[in-house]
Amino acid sequence: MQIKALPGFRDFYPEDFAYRRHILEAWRRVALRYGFEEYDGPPLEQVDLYTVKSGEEIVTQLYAFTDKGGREVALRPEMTPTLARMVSARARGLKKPIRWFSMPQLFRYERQQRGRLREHFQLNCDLIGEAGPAGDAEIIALAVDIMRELGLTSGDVRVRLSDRRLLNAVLGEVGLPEGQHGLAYQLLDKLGRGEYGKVKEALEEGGAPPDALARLEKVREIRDWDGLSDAFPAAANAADPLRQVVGTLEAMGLGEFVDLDLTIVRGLAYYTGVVFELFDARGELRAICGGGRYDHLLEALGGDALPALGFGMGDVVLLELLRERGLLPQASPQVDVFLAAVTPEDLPEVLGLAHLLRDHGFRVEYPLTMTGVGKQLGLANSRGARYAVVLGPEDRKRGEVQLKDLGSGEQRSVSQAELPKILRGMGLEDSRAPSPQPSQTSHG
RNA sequence: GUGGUUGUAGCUCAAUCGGUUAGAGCGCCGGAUUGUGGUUCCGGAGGUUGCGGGUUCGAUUCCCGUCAGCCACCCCA
Repeated sequence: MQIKALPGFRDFYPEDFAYRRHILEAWRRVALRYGFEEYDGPPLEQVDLYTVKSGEEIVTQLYAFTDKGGREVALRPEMTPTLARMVSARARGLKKPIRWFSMPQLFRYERQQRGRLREHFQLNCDLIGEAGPAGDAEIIALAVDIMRELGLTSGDVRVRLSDRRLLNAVLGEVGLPEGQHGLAYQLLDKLGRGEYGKVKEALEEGGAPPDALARLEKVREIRDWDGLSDAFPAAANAADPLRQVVGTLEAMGLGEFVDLDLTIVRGLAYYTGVVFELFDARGELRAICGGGRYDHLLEALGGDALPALGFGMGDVVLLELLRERGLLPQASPQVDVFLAAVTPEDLPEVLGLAHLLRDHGFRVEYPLTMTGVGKQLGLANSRGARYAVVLGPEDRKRGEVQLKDLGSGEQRSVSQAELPKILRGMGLEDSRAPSPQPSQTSHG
């Protein structure tokens, strides 16, 4: 019986890893572009970190166990508690607003489905210490720009935007007491779905006015500010922050991505303001990204009271969407130059030349076992090499090599000494790390 | 955790009503080709039909269990 990867866990074969890297590098590029700094924490934490505030539900889906020291521990299911702890520990000393991002691998023990595994990579971007709507717009713009970075347009991806403050005003306007807001959120989330009836019954049994629920259903049809004012004239006043967020996004030129959608609830209980999700425009896949404002969470976790907001974006659904839209990168050549030896006597020189080229930062391969030149060129071809260098007795006599462009088939004889310079001139990149720069101390 | 559905080669699929040695394409390996790759041609390897049990003279096919994938719940990183 062959042992396979655990259910919900992925093997990343080279082609899969290339896709993963494509996504994670796009995440990092855009986050850095927004001035965010990267951080990380431990993948294993005390269970208490998650049981205190993250809601009871998450605890039932933890990868948790007792370690050899008798500690109750869990693989991290989300990053926010770790972030809150790290920020709290240094909150007084950090310049606000704090812009931090992380790309942790997260774990949840639940039955897997398409787009939902037991492990995934998730970009977390958080903006801490900024209470105004400009911060909300900044964080949403970051999420949208990642979509654009990956080649997705407003025809592929939509932002659905809502605001807890506005929703609370709506619930108040229709006459639902605060004690029933939790169920009402569930109702909104289920609008138009099969389980709607169950939640509705629960609300009615709790004494919710039937006409209030009927009125609440209109939330589903609201798509713009006029629609909001018509349906809920009193609550519309609470829409100011959200209007400012949308206005800011429009000023950035990202307005075409954004839809007002008050049925966006988000499961996490700690959201206090703007909440949003990113979906594929056809609505076939699960949410790509979800986030919002959580102004009281840091204080609730025992830290300073700091306004905060952020989002999480997983790699799994994003990968599916990119695959469907044909936006995944073609496998790029893995080597620049493949060296071929004509006879075994040429091998020492091939090895020396290979090493020289590698020292220059070229990606170089040569055959590990001696075969015919045809076979070696076949290998060069299958390795995606751009150039082949053929070295035989005749070439050695003249101190030259045959340089062959494997794309065009053109071949010429060039001197060994000038090979690095010639290759550089043909546009091959230097894979070496840039030479060290004096460290910048601009923060001081 | 609950319910439904599907499992045949690395991948995509075929195999008549339950009937001989489970096939094809792609991919992989070798050869045609001992100083020149891709294309082409020839050949080869690769299967306990997910696994276990049952019915039957005989099971890829029918039944049960189990594991895994998918879908819907639950819930939503």
